[in-house]
Amino acid sequence: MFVQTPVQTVSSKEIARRRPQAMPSDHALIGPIEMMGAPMTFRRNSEIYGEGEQADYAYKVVSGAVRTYRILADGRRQIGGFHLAGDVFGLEVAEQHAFSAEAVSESKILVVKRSALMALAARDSDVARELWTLTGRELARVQEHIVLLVKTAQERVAGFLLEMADRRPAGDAVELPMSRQDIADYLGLTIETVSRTLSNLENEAAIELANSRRIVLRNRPALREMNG
Amino acid sequence: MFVQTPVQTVSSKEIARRRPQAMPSDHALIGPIEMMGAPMTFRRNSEIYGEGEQADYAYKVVSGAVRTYRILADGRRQIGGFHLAGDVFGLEVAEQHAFSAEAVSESKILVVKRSALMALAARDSDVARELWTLTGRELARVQEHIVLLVKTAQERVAGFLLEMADRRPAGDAVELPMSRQDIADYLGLTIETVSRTLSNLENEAAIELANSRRIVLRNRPALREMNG
DNA sequence: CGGCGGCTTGATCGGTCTCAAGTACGGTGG
DNA sequence: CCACCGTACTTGAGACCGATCAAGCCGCCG
Repeated sequence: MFVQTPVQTVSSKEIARRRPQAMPSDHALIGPIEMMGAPMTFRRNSEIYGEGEQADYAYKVVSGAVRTYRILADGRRQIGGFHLAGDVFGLEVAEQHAFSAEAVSESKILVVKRSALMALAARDSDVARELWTLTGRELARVQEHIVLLVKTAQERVAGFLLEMADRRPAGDAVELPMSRQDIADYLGLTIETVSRTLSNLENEAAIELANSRRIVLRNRPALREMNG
Repeated sequence: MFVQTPVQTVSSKEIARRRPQAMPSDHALIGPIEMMGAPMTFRRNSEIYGEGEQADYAYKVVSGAVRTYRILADGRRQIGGFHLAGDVFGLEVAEQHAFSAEAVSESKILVVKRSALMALAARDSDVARELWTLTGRELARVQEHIVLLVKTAQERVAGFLLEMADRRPAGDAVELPMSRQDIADYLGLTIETVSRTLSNLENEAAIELANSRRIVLRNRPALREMNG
């Protein structure tokens, strides 16, 4: 259950220093984060921000994947969510970040000053509504996560696979950017239970483990059935 | 684990019919919900809205307590949250309610049309920001709930007591409006485990069960320690 | 006083964790 | 190209925590 904190290569305190040049855009219809966001790259397992730090920036994933997590007193790690391309994270109502954030894989992230977003929202009701929508969608996602966490191991894993398949549509296969340990810490299980459950699902012909990070969904109705 | 759905006395479909007269206000500084909200009373265990119904209204608890919940495929009930006096609930970004809502005890609730709130928010950036803040606070609450759900039974119960004590400050005692079954379904435990854990906490002198709904916190540091 | 719902307590069962090997894979250097 | 290594993953055996099944208790209301 104990997980080592990965080596950190980019602290959020450095973001201000690195604030970059404006970013060219090729879209007519783009949100305020794309307009004002500064692209940054985070290496695998590097910290984007830490729990309790000032939430002066919001983030949008361009490519890669991010996990937000909290370390409990006994060293256990709970992952609050995975953020994939297109997702916004770190946008807080409170002054401090409630969770830490790390890149799951090498990730390109747009970084935008919260104060700039807030100022824009105060003048433009469309932006304000967009901020509210983003937070509301995140709320809905976290609520689904709660429902996942009270189920059996098989239900959790099945639900996780369906969620990932839903979020990055790629036919019947899911390419998982995260490790078994990440999945376990997201689902509130151990790495062994996740691994065993995946093996069971393969034996039941619900999935096929092409390789450890690539999973083919062979029988979605069965998975949905398990999902409860 | 199976829980009977309580008798429903007020369906959300009836709210439109019952839309009431304007509500007099005695405050100078009050939010849009207080301004426009229509007071309604819900009997214990009566439904306020159902999962999947159109989310045309938002709600604010004046007195009493509300639970939002979802029934899983096998009949298990997961409570997403308890909403106490002053809390807003049912304010959705999506078109439909993601959870159902019921009164835990007889409750006075302000009901306000979502479209009215949205229209006001579009014109008044303070209102827009208030909506965003409400949703963001709820997000933070749900995230804490996730962290609770991956802990041991004792940690969950201790965390729950501290949360309730925090939300309705009443010295060292907590007056619980909800049943053991509600607590169990909130914490992802069974009623027996909740009851046993409370008894254990009492034996360890961390709490005192004045009666089944009233719990005195005798040793908060110990509870915090357990909370992880 | 009787009955019923909500709560507590006890005994046993089972799913997940823990501890412990063993295996596959990607990268590096020869 | 292969040998080696480290990391990630899988698999197995046994322990343990919370669920389940089953009584019993308490308080409230008729």
